[in-house]
Amino acid sequence: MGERQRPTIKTVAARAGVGRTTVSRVINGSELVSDKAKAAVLAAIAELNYVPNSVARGLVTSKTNSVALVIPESESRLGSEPYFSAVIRGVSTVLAETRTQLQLMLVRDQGERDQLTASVAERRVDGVLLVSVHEHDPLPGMLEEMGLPTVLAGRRGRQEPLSHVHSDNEGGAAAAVRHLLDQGRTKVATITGPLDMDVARSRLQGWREALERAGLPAGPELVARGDFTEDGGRAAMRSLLEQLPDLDAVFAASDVMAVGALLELRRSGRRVPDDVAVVGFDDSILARHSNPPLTSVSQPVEKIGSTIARLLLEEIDDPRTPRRHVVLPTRLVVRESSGGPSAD
Amino acid sequence: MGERQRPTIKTVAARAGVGRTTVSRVINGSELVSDKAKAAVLAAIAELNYVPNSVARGLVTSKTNSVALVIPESESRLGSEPYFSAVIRGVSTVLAETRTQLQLMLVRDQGERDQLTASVAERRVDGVLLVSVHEHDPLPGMLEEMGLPTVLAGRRGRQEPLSHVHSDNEGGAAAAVRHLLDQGRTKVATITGPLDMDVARSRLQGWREALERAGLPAGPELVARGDFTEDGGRAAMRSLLEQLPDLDAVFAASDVMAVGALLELRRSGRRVPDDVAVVGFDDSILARHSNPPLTSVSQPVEKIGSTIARLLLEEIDDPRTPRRHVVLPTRLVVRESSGGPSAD
DNA sequence: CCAACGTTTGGGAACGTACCCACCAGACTA
DNA sequence: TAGTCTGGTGGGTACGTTCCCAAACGTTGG
Repeated sequence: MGERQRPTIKTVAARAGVGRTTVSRVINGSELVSDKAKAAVLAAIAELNYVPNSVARGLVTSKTNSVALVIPESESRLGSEPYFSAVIRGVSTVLAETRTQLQLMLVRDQGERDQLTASVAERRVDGVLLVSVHEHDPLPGMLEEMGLPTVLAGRRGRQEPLSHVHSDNEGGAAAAVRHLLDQGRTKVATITGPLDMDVARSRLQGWREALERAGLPAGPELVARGDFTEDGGRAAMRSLLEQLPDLDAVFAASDVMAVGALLELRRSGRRVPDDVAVVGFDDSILARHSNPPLTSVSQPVEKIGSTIARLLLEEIDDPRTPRRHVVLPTRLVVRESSGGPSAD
Repeated sequence: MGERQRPTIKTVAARAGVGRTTVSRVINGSELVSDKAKAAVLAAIAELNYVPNSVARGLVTSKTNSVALVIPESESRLGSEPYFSAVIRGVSTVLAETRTQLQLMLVRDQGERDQLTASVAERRVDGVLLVSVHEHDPLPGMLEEMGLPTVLAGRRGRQEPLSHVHSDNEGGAAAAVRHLLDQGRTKVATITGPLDMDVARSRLQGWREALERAGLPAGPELVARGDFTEDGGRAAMRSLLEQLPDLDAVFAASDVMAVGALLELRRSGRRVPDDVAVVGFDDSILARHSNPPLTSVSQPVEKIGSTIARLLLEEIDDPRTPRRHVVLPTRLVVRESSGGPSAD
């Protein structure tokens, strides 16, 4: 199949009648090349259909022009959670602008985790984006120690030395609860995410604060722990109903858990929002189409993705860039499930 | 920061008191090494915390151990379509087993398309997975010409020379329509995807066949073209209702379009399923939670992902592997929207 | 006309690995 | 005892690029 050998920089140099270095300079846009030589090289490149070998280049420059996006997926949430897709989209948009490759790494078990650290140690990437970190995840610390640029979507805890981006989870949750109180609800329970994640703790904290500020109880009997899955939300709702048959509102820390809660409420014979009002978090596509449509806290997920990517590129570009953290605003989208006037 | 120079194979050789080649042999699992030398090398590797440089290795072997997953995203469907997430998950599972990296490439516009072909030409990947191809997409042909192993999820047309995997779209669609007919419906319209995609054409064909086999009309007035988006589904539904106010069933070629249709039906005052029955395709998380819950054709999306990955790895391993195509079965999941006995 | 200078150029490293091949020691054969 | 294997070993080279440096080339000013 006329599959000739791929041309190298040497072939091009010979064809253009110049040295290797000159070709290299043209490729990399150096100014120190005469117009004549430049033209000759460009012509040769076009004729030979030459494309630089990025692996060879990477060997000498020790840059790979690619970053890793790490998504832990033990709970197989990718798929049900549109969150990850949106983050990917945001990341991808920014990376495309700078011709940076995106390595996607789904980490399910310990084996894949080991592979990941090995891959990172091999310096196959210039930096790492970490999504959905847990409190005691060893990975961020390892990356920090290795001196590899790293940016988190979310954070391990309130003191997060690494650069990170997250939305105003506490404020969003508080707004959700205030909205429920405004509708006249007084027994507002909550379904949390896994409490070893800051997102989950922050949303719980927002719920608590809003209640306390209103002088209402926020005791542990109003809290059920979920795991950001539909089944988890369903189970949490069931346990809440057993403990507090007379609750009149629930704030779920994610839409997926909220729709699980909706199913359980219906099963138990409650009407939403008449008997129990429900608010979720994420404002995903699910919220618009659930029955009833779900009031939810909207967060700019795609923007989180683009922001972490941008921060990472800057740190790769200049490793002395100080670590930063960015908080993005949330917005409450009211629909039928909370009994307020619908936005749709 | 005690950030010493990374150890190379040479450092290890010196430390272990052997030659470079012996170290290389140990790393690559050659048998021709004495136990003593092997032990010494292994010890040195552990002490120095040595990790082979995959870029250097790639330069000499001209293998990158990574494949590209290309997702065209002009319609910004990633995010709303859980389809892509599931494919990613399936692909990732298989790749992890063989320590192959996954490069994710979202292609939105011509610029990104050019970047992609350049990146592929640079041989930064050993093979390419192509998802959601359109009929006249030049990319598959280019890849074929370059001799780069390529596997498609979906196909360009009935004659697809490249290896590909898809679900039984025609059969699934036909089953959906037969189910509607079983419920006593007689005016069954359809909302198609973009007809330059084989998935869309096949599902349309399945709809047509089932109707004709039942001796029912399947004329163009029963067909509205969508684009796999919610808004597209909504618009298509509207135009169908204008043309045929008395239709009593709709088969939409995707769940996302189906929920758009549901919104439009409600807006027009129709009850689902009493006045109009609706069936979707994909059986995504949306289907379970829409109002009413959506009868839908389930396809094994994650399996599509794992299958294309497996086929690709085999072609990379041995390029003389004959091209194959795999068809995976679908299954109808009945819920309320079609008026049949619900499965939930 | 020559020295000094700036511009342009190209050859020789080096990056870290895999593979070819030549070599060595010891065991085994004749 | 000499000759032939055979399992182990390591040095040289190549992969395709970038970068350092020195050389070649005008050009300018004294």
